[in-house]
Amino acid sequence: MSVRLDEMDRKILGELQEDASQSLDEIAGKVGSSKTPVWNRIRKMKEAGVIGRQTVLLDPEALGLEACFFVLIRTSEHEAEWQKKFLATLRARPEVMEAHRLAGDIDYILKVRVKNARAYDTFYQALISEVKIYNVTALLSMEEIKSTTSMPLQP
Amino acid sequence: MSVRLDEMDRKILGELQEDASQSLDEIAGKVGSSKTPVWNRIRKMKEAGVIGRQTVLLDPEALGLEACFFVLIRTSEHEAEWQKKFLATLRARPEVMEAHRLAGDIDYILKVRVKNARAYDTFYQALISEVKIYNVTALLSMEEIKSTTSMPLQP
DNA sequence: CCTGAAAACAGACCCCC
DNA sequence: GGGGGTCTGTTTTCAGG
Repeated sequence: MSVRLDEMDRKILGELQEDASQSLDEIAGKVGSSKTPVWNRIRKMKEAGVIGRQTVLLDPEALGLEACFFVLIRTSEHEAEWQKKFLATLRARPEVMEAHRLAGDIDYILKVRVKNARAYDTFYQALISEVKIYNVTALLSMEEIKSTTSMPLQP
Repeated sequence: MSVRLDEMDRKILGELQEDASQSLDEIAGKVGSSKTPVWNRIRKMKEAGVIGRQTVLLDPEALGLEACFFVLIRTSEHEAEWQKKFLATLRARPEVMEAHRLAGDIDYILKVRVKNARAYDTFYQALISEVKIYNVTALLSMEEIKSTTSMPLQP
């Protein structure tokens, strides 16, 4: 699945990650090329699936989403049926921004964005009422030190 | 800091979060309005800081970033000087995609994207050589169940 | 506050080097 | 594979209802 990218491709990806509203001419200038080659490379990387959706980043504070929790989940259930229901629940809940299945004694980690602690509790109650969970630890974020969607582009 | 948004604003934000490459006409059609009003609302929300950067989402697998770790950190140091250095280190490292200061007995959580376990170890060694850390637990993601940049837009 | 038109601009695709 | 030009559609602005 991994694709071969050269230095120029990585520079273009860097620019797009930083600001996708730039024009082709601007990007071309910064990476030291011109419109058409940049456009062709972008098209190829879109086809190859390297470049995915284009989106805007919203400010959670401005939207009144002032609480962010990381939720560590241990479960005793490891059957396909249970897992299917659990995943469907997570995918259906917009406040779940990330969910990973883990290796080790903690089975899942979630990142949950909500208005406040009360809204988290509502989410938590809904979750445990839908699927059986053995143990839950919620870690409350006090400060977002860093948050980026930019993938590291090492050579 | 929180801004007043009506139903139309939230619909527009939803469309932009889903696909920021849509034309104004497309968005206007979907939200039941037309070009100019949609454009004015977007401009206002940008000025208010609700809408931030525009970016593209890259596929980590396609870039060869096949490992994702959540790192739980406990420290014995709580002085300003130590913290300053720690934050600077995290901000300087591109593999650190998220970093939060937490409430409770775990002090920090990081999300780290790397090529493989070996690359994580390199990062880990660099981190502990730069700042003193009391206890580190790394949680390895086996499967990204959900990952979205879309904030929940409840009324 | 919206509609509609007009001007400035950028993207998509060409052929030539 | 890169450079330049052209056509088309989109963004941005503005006059008027």
